[in-house]
Parts: sequence; structure tokens; C-alpha cells
Amino acid sequence: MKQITKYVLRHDTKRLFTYRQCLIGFKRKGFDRIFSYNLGEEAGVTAEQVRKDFSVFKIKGNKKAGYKIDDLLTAIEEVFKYQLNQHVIIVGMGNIGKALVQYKRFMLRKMIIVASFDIDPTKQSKRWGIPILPLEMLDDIIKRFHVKVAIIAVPEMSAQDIVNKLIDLGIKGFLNFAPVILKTPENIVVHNINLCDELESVIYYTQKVVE
Amino acid sequence: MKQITKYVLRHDTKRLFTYRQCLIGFKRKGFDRIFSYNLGEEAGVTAEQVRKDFSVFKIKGNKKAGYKIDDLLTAIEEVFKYQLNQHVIIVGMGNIGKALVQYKRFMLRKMIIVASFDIDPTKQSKRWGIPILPLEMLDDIIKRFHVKVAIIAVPEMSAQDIVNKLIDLGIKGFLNFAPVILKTPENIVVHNINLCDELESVIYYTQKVVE
DNA sequence: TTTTAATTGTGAAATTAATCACAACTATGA
DNA sequence: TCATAGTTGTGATTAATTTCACAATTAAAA
Ligand SMILES: NC(=O)c1ccc[n+]([C@@H]2O[C@H](COP(=O)([O-])OP(=O)(O)OC[C@H]3O[C@@H](n4cnc5c(N)ncnc54)[C@H](O)[C@@H]3O)[C@@H](O)[C@H]2O)c1
Ligand SMILES: NC(=O)c1ccc[n+]([C@@H]2O[C@H](COP(=O)([O-])OP(=O)(O)OC[C@H]3O[C@@H](n4cnc5c(N)ncnc54)[C@H](O)[C@@H]3O)[C@@H](O)[C@H]2O)c1
Repeated sequence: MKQITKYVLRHDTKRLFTYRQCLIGFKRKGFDRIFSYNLGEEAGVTAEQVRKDFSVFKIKGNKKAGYKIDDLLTAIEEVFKYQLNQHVIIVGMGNIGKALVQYKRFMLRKMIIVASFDIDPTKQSKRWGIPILPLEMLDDIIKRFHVKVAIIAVPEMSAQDIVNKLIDLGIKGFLNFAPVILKTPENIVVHNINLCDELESVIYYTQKVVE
Repeated sequence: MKQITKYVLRHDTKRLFTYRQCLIGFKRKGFDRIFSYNLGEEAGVTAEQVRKDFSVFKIKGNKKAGYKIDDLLTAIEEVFKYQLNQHVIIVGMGNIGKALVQYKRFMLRKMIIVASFDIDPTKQSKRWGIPILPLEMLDDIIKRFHVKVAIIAVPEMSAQDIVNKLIDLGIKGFLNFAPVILKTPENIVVHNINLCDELESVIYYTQKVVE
């Protein structure tokens, strides 16, 4: 019970996501091969950084001829391969939950939202492609779909309770939108998204840059 | 035109946001003073980290008696003081835009969403406390409220166009939800939130931890 | 076939961040 | 008043990340 929000992805690993996104874009535009500086410019990092990252993951290019995009994509998929088509649930179908459940890009990236949950019975009748279920169904769904990851979109007040319950039911990882630091046992992954902090960072830095 | 998504907040600065949040919580629970390990536990970092961070910002405590919460809050506000009550706009009032515009916590944190914008005329009739305006009104609102920061919640395809237009109109900082790396001149602050990447990170790490 | 110019791959150096370790301080109780 | 135990404050150390710099490679031109 010491580390709470640890298990932060290494910077280089996280950048692979960005590279993949850029590479898909390049491919769509008809490119076949790219150089580290092309990818770097698109991804917002230096060319050296790109090469260094690939070096860490033993991804090889061709001197003078750059990298074959398909090879890069294959190599990146290899790093993340075992996590494709994972099932995810969302708890809390208020404003942010509703937005997330309709976000098609999760599916494109092979992350499958299998169900959502809300305590409010009036919401349970509605559906956005996937059903909105009462909390009593959590156990069943988690077992049936072998769900390991949940998105927390309930009010701050309820977040810790819901997380405790979900851990009991076998959930191991959380993407948490409630602005609270969750208390969890070791070896539970918690990743907090605090949009107030993010917006405030932007304001802070904007004022610094503007002087 | 070299660095794109730079101006990342220093880690210690960003943690101040978390500390503030925790301190407000402690205060609400009736506490008056705290020790570095209390705050560390609540914030999910070590006690040494807390003390080191305060040390960097010259925030002093009292040996043996810890820190006075009010003093800490005052000191943290001092770091961020000049950015209170900043005006912000949102562009794109689809799923995520609607969720954000209704998020009351921005206001609690003294960040004021003054207006939102959408290209779709049928959305412009609706309102969620603040008006949804056509893009023609951007110039007027930005000038009138001295807006420097915008939240981008338009489809990927439109994001770069909108950002170009906003930069022309004087916007200096962006919180961008569209999963594209924006091309901007130097000294424009861009902070990307890529929720697919975040969810995928959680899945990746969860699988690593579970083995 | 040889030369050339462009690009990769990666140690080394520099920077940034986190942890350690302990001296200095101070509230409290003897 | 003095001793003590519990905390802070921070320099030193270690770890992570980025940048630098350049040798090795190679596609393409001569
Ligand atoms: N709206 C936003 O843009 C936004 C942005 C960032 C973070 N957040 C955070 O996300 C969370 C949800 O925000 P929101 O704006 O969607 O709030 P909301 O009030 O619109 O939605 C909360 C939903 O959770 C449900 N709920 C409440 N208790 C529950 C429980 N114990 N189990 C299951 N469901 C429960 C409610 O019925 C409601 O549908 C909050 O913690 C908020 O701080 C919201
Ligand atoms: N829905 C989510 O949960 C979610 C999560 C993360 C990121 N995003 C990203 O946020 C963006 C918006 O997503 P969404 O789900 O809200 O999409 P959406 O289609 O629901 O909403 C997009 C809105 O932008 C408006 N729009 C389109 N072009 C515009 C323009 N040029 N100027 C002004 N307004 C314009 C549309 O009329 C629409 O109202 C996308 O880039 C998406 O990838 C969405």
C-alpha cells in the first residue's frame, strides 16, 4: 500500500503510440518509407529521439533509405500485441461517460467497451450501442468478458467505493476521471486523468510564454 | 517551427496541483496542519518527494509540527496566482465538448469557459449555461474577453484548420482532444490529451503487472 | 565500379527527476 | 530546564531521459 499512482509508462514506450498514429497517417497519404526526421517532425520530437526510441526496441531501419513504414508498424504492434481486443467497462454514464462510450476510436484501436454501468435506474433504459446496466450486473459481465480494465466516470464522492468493489471483482487497471487520488493495493494500475490540472497547466504555461 | 508539443510542465510544478487538491480535502475534513507523509500518502508520492518539491518552491514548514495547511495553500496559490479567472473557449460541441462545457469544476478552479463554438447551425440554438456560437463570432469573443486559451474538441480532420484560425485571432495555448499532432509556430503552447493512448497505456501496464 | 552524400545506430555527455541519508530543529514531557 | 523523539530541509547519490556527435552504412550518381 505504498505506491499509488505508479506504473507510469516509460516515455519511450508511450511515444510508440504517437509514432504508430503518425505512421498510419503517412501510410494513408501513400508513403511507403520514411526517415527519422519526417516522423520526428510529425510526432513533435527530434529525429534523434525517434532513432533512439527505435534503438531501444531493437527496431532497425536502412541507412540512407530510412524505415519501411509497414515494418515499423509491425514492430510496434509486436510490442503491444498481447493486449489487442481487450474488454473494458465504463462505470458512471453521466456527461463524460456518455462521451466516452460513443467514442469510436477506442474500437478502431482494438479496445472494446463491452458494457457501461450506472447507479441511476432511469439511465439504464438508454443505450448507446452498448447497454447501460445496473451495478448488480458487474460481477456477471466482468467474469463473462474477462474484463481487467475499467474506466471510472462517477462523481468524486463515489469513486473510491466503486474502485474497491471493482478490485474485489477482479479489475486490475483503472483509467480514472474523478479528481481524487485512489487508494489501492500494490499491483493495481491506476492512471488518473485530471482535466482541471491539464487545463490549468496550459493556462500556466501560456502565461509564462506570453510573459 | 521545431518543437511542437513542448512546454511540458515540470513534474514538481504539476504535482503542486495535486497537493493543492489534497490540501483542500484535508482542510474540509477539519485538519489544520499536516506532515509531509500525510500529504504524500494522499497524493500518491513519497514524503521526501513532497518535502523536496516544497523546498524547490521555497515553501517552509515547521520541524516537528509539520506544515500549516493554510500557509501551504497560500504559497501554492502564489505560484499560480497570476492566472486566476482566465477566460477559455471551447471549439466543437459534440460529445466531448458538451461534457466539458458542463463540467463545473473548471469554474471552481477559477477557469472560466466564456463561450463555445460549433460549425453546425443546428447546435447553435442550444445552450448549456454558456452560448454555442458560430465561428464568425470567434474574433469578437476572443477580443472582448481577452481569451488566450482554447479547448479543441472538433474532429481530427478540422483540428489543424481551427487551430490555424485561432492562432491568427490571438490564441496562445491549446488543450487539444483531437488525436492529431498540431503544427504550430514557436511559443504557442499545445497540450494534447489522447484518451486512446491513455487507455492503451493502462491496458499495457495492467497486463505487465498481472503477468 | 567507385565515389559521394545522406541517413542510421548508438555510445557519451548533459539534463532532469527521484531517492537517500542525515544534520538541524523544535514541540513535548520529564 | 533538559533530554528526547519526531520532523523538516537539503546536499549527495542514483536513475531516467534527452541531446550530442560521429562512425558505419548504403543508395544512387558518376
Ligand atoms: N464532465 C466532464 O467533462 C468531466 C471532465 C473531467 C472529469 N470529470 C469527472 O468525471 C466524473 C463524472 O463527471 P460527469 O460530469 O460525467 O458527472 P455526472 O454527474 O454527469 O455523471 C455521473 C454519473 O455517475 C452516476 N453514478 C453516481 N454514483 C454512482 C455509483 N456509485 N455507481 C455508478 N454510477 C454512479 C450518476 O448516476 C451519473 O450518471 C466526475 O468525477 C467528474 O469530476 C468530468
Ligand atoms: N467522444 C469522446 O469521448 C472523445 C474522447 C477523446 C477525444 N475525442 C476527440 O474529440 C474530438 C471531438 O469528438 P466528439 O466525439 O465530440 O465528436 P463529435 O462528432 O460528437 O463532435 C464534433 C463537433 O465538432 C463540430 N465541428 C466539426 N467541424 C467543425 C469546425 N470546423 N469548427 C467548429 N466545429 C466543428 C461538429 O459540428 C460537432 O458538433 C475528436 O477529435 C475526437 O477524436 C473525443
